[in-house]
Amino acid sequence: MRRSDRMTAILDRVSRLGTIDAGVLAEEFAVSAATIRRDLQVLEEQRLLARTHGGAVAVDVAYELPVRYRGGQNREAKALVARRAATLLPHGPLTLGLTGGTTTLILARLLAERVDLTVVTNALNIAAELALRPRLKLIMTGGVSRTQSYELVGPIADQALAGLNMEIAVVGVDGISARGGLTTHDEIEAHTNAAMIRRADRVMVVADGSKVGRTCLAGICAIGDVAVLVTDASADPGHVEAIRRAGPEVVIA
Amino acid sequence: MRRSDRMTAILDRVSRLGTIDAGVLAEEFAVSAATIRRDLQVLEEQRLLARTHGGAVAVDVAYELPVRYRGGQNREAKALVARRAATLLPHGPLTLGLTGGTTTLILARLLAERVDLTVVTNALNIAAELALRPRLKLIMTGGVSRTQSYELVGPIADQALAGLNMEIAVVGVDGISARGGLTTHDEIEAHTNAAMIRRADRVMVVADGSKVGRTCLAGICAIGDVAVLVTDASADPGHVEAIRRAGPEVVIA
DNA sequence: GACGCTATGCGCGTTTTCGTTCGCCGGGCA
DNA sequence: TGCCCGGCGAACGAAAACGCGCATAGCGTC
Repeated sequence: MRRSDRMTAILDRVSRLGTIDAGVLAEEFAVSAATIRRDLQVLEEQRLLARTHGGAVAVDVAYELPVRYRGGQNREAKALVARRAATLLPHGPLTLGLTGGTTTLILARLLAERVDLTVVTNALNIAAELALRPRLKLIMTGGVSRTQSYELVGPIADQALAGLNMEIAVVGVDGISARGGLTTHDEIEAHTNAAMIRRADRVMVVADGSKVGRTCLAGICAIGDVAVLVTDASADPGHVEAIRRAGPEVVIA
Repeated sequence: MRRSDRMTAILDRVSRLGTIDAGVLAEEFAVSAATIRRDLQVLEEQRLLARTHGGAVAVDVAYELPVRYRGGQNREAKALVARRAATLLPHGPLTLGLTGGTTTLILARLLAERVDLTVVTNALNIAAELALRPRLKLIMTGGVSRTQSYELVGPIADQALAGLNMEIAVVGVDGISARGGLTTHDEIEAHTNAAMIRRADRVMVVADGSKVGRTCLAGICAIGDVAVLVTDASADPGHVEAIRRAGPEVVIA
C-alpha cells in the first residue's frame, strides 16, 4: 500500500472513530511503527489531525482535504450515487441547478450528452466540464472562487441566483441528518447553496453513505426542504430511516 | 496500444477508483514503468490527475480547456504581447479585469504566481486556470456560457460587473482601429466587454498585429477610452500611428 | 530509400520511502 | 533509589520510485 493511500485511510478512520491507536494502524497496514509516526507527523503538520501519546485524535471540525489525500475516498460510492441520480431526472426539457462537489461533478459528466438541458451551476469544475458541450445551455453564477472546492460564492453568486428559477436543484453536501438538515464545512458556501435551493421547485441531495447522519459546521437548510436523497448502501440504516420519516424520499443506489 | 488509448484508459481508471498504482498500470498495459511515468506526467501537466509516489490520484477539475478559435495562429506574437503586457502592470496590490481571448489567457498564466492580485474575469478558461492558485483572489462574473470563446455573457454578467471596480481592465479584441474603436465578432460579447471597460480606471488592449486596423461587426467602445494598446511589430505602422494620434499609448512588444 | 518525428525501453545517478537501531524521556514498581 | 518498559525522535542503510539522457524502433513524408 502506498503512502498516499495509507494517509487517506488514516484520515478516514480518525474522522469516523474520533481516535486511533498507532500500534493498531501499524499492524493493520503491515508497516512499522516508525512509518505510522511519520504519517501522523505529516498529517498533523497539515492540521488534519492531532497527535496524542500512542496515536492521534480528530480535530474538532472536519477539515477539507488537500487534493492528494482526497483522491480515492468513497469514489465508487459517489459514482454509483451519481448514476442513480441521473436516472431519476425526468426526460425532456429541463432546467437543472448543480452545486459543487465530486458527486455532482460526476453527475454533470453523465448529463453532458443530453439535449434540451439548461444547467445552472456555481462550480467552476462543472462549468469547465460542460462548457465544451454545444448541445446544452450553461449558466454560471458569478462570485468569488473558493480554492478548495472550486465553487463560486458570495453576494455576486446570490444575486445571480435570485434572478433564476430551476426545476430541480441537485445539491452535494458534507452532511445530512434528520436533526441537522443539510450542512457543509464552509458557511459562505452554505449560504450560496441555500440561495440555489430557494430558487428550485424540487431539491435532490446526492451524498455517499459516509455523509448520512453527519452534521457539519454550517447549515444549509432543513431536512423538510429536500424532496429526494440519493445515497448508497453504506449509509447507516437508522439515520436513513430518521430522514425518511422527516419527509424526503430516500433512494439507495 | 497507442499512447492516447493508454492515457484514456488511465483517466478512466483513476476517475473510477480515485487512485492508481504505476506498477500495476505498467504490467497491465505491458509497457515499462518509465512510459507510465511519462504518461502520468503529461496527464498531470494537463491537471487531469495528481501524481503521488508510486501512482496517481484523481483531481476534480479539468482545467486545460481546448482552444476553440484560431489556436495556433500568431501564437508567438500573442505570447510576446502577453509578456510585454505583464511587464506594464504595476507591482503591488492590484485589481485586474480580464476578458476572454487567447492573449489574455496567456497573460493570466503569467500572473498566476503573483500575490496581492485580484482578478475579475468572465472567461471560463481563465478562471479554470487561476482557480487553484491560493495566492490570488479570483472573481467571476456569472452569465451564459458561449461555447466558442468560453466567455460568460448576458445580463447576469453585466449585473455582476456593475457592482465591481477594477484598476485596470485588460481587453482582448478582434479588431482595433482609430475610426472603428474596439470591435469583436459577437455583439453580446461586445456588450459584456463594454460593461467591464466601464468599471475600470484604465483600459489596456492586447492585440497581435493582425488585429490592428481591422474593424469587426460589433463595437465595444471608442478608441479614446483606451489608455494603452500592446501589440507586436507585425502591426501596420500607419494604423498604429493613427491610433496613437487618437489618444492611446501604443507599446510594441 | 532517406529523412525527421514520436514513442518506447534501458541505464545511471538521485530522491523518496521505509525498516531497523540507538538513545532519551516519563511512569510504574520493587 | 534503581530498574524496566512503552513510546518518541534521530540517524543510518536498503529498496523502490523517480528523472534524465541516450539508443532504438515504428511511422509518415518527401
